[in-house]
Amino acid sequence: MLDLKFIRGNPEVVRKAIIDKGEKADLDDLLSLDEDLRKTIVESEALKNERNVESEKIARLKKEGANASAEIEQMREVSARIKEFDEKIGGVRGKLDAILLTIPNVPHESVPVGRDEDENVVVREWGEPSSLVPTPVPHWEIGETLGILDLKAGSRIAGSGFVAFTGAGARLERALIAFMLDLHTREHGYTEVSPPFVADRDAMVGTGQLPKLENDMYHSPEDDLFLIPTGEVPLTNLHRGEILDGDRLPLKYTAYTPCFRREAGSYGKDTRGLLRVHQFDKVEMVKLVEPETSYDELESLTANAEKVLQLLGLPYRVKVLCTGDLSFSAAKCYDIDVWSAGVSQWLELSSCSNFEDFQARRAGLKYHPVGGGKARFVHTLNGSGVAMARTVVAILENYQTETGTIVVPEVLRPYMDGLEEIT
RNA sequence: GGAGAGGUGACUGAGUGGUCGAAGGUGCGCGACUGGAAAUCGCGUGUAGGUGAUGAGCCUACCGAGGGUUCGAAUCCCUCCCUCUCCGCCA
Repeated sequence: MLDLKFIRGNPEVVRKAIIDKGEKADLDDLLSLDEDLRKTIVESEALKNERNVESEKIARLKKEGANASAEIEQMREVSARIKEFDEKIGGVRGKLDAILLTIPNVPHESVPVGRDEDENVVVREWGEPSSLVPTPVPHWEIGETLGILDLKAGSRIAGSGFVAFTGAGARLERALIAFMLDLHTREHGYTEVSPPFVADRDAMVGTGQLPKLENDMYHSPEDDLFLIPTGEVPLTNLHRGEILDGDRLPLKYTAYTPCFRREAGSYGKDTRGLLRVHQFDKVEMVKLVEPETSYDELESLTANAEKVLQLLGLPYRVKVLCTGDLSFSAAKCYDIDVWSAGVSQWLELSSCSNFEDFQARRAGLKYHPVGGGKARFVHTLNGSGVAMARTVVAILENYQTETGTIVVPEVLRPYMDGLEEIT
């Protein structure tokens, strides 16, 4: 959520952001509601002031044993009017807040303006798109052949879009999780967290999934809880509503979580095998930092995610997203695509974003600057470090051998009892 | 799930209808004292909104959240949430 004062002072900046991001938001309604609200507040507060002053007078009169019934009668009326004003204020504020939640974050000045994903800009590439064999088969074929991926069983249990890993496949999944967590905690200075995999409505609003993505999440109506679509939700909400001591910053958290996505409306696109599934594992990284450092922290966050792919020997490219492809809450975002030889595609498997104070304002994340001063909002960042399912795709497709086996990337072997090849 | 206790500012802890945004203490900041420090003393120290010049000042709101009663609520009533203790159930 943006600062209302900022919107009031910079309506054209916000209007441009809404257009550039391809969002819809009633900015003009918001501004007129804001004006209406402030006018009403002034009237209401004047009456409240009167009530407070008179109440003191009544208290004094009563203490002296005098009769105050005339004043009380008068205040009865004032209170009734205050109630009317407050009801109006509540109504206007409700509408205003609803619109405010639909106003997207303003893209950073370094973000290219563009309509959609075709206008994202590749900023660097690493490794050569390659494979051990000339024409590797897609992961769903070799996965089933080797008996490590059971798509049928997954859909038998929970419907299409759910998968089961078996044997060495499950072991590979677990190895990847452990490898990534170890890397981020040992080498990159993150604190490991094992959070809840469900979150409540406030948490979802805090990170910006709500109100926009309600239909994309699994929801338990009895408890009004959502299955998390990303580890970003619990990690960013760890300190919701707190004012942190400045000397604790930057806070860097990493967590393994499954991610649940209904993927409503995305039928038919990249749906085979593991490319788009309703549940996948991910290791997430989240940072809470001082505003001045957040763009440097974005670079190092992205580098932390890239390191995973470098160590796995998977070729990738890093794109800076254009305004039209940038998510609602983000000010700037790098996507990392891995090359997968079997499907001959770049697969998005990490997004590293700086939200500036957009999430922090929603979630009430502040800090006391070291050396005093007013509490300020932190900047929040998050990045996948990285998404498991598509990493598995890339490993199965890029590491195929002539004999139909899969070479296990060296860094994973210690996590798989030294296994060098999946046969 | 049942019974009970409780949720007050960075922390601790008073406060059961009126001058309480909230005593006292701790912590923190500034100053005095000191060669320096400790101790001591003095002053200050929440958040948000409105109004004003993004100043001073003034006003309003906030004592878990939301409603209600009342001229007036941290204080009374209702609903919900959370924490603790005991019982039950269960991985």
